[in-house]
Amino acid sequence: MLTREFFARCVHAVARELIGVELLVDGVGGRIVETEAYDHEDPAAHGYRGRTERNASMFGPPGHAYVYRSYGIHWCVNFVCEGEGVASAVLIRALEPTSGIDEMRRRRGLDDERLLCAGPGRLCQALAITHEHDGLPLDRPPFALEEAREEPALVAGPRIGLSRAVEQPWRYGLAGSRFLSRPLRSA
DNA sequence: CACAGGATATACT
DNA sequence: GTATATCCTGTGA
Repeated sequence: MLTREFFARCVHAVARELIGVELLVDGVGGRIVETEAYDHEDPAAHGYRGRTERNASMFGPPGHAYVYRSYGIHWCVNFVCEGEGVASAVLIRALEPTSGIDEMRRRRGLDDERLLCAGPGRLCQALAITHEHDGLPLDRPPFALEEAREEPALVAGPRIGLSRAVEQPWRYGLAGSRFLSRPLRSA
């Protein structure tokens, strides 16, 4: 189980080390294969311009969830890092399904295992993550995080869907995974 | 490939 | 107040 201390560090280190970690919500989930880092000095980060009602939990203690609504439709989940009052977080972008796959299929209304969690909005739907999970601690139910058994092979690349700070290679993925939201080439 | 869908935030008038 | 952009996905050309 990952502790609060794991998250109370540089957001880029946490984003890399989360690859291969198993994330379960009420027993449903899989291995994290894709993340993106957003530090407090990043103009693309929600917390960059200060605290608002929506991003309040990004300013809370590390080791907690920050869930926000994206494009008015989808939910996206982040893990808060570094320290309280420092708005940095890791966006969880894709999972390789391992547990509760039939439950995820039912929630997503879709059979294709590759598409169950391949994207931040998709994985929230598959794990039933909503605003009710915003601000919850990650070290107790319904969340469960188990460290990777082996050192995963990492690749890095530019982040997705941004217009600011596009060039920073702060998207991390598991090399060769077919469950990535989009292919990740080079390092 | 294009584009609708529609909450939240910011940048204007 | 209105306009525009956004950490995206499903659908239909």
